[in-house]
Amino acid sequence: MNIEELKEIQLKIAERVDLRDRYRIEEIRHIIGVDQTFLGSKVLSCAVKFEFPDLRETERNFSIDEVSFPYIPGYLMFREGNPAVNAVENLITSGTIIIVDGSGIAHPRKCGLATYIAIKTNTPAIGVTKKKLFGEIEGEGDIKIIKDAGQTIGYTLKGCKNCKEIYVSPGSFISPETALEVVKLCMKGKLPLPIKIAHEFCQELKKSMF
DNA sequence: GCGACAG
DNA sequence: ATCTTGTCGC
Repeated sequence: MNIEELKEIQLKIAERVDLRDRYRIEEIRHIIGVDQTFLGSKVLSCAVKFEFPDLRETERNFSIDEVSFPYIPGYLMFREGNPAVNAVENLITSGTIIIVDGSGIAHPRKCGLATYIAIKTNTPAIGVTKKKLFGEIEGEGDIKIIKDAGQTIGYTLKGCKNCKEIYVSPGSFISPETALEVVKLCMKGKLPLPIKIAHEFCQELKKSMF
């Protein structure tokens, strides 16, 4: 498969993106944080489920898969998409949304990792990154708008006074505004708690495997 | 050619 | 992401 074919796959998935809110924020009951770490030729994907908005942990799950694709900026979904889905799908119930380390529609073809996970699991997903992949930043302050061709595709958010900002964009089945509100309610320092805990779970599990 | 470039 | 210690700041 060459890069053009991969682009076509992403464009086809992007056609299915729906930025309407499946749930009003007060209808969201659970949020699942997903993260990954690598063990040689294997990927360890971890998912941690929390009640929303109180963020009390309720469940964990993980999956180990063979690494099947290299890291190429703009094509992260081909590397981490299926492993992430494997870790998260068993935890999904009604009223659940997913939050993951990676972009949503703030992506050159509107198809980041969070978009792939949302479409594949038919569940609202939010993408959060520490570095910008795509989009024009507009505005000033702790919250700025991420735009593409005049349209709002996400927001930046500075979690605390001396924290570096993060980039938030919807994967699908949630609006940029609701995605931002959800992330605000999850912030614990620089990052949203579900992502932070999923990351810690990955590191602990990895360490306990050697 | 130059700069940008999630994890 | 990963290789890796101390260290500056709230």
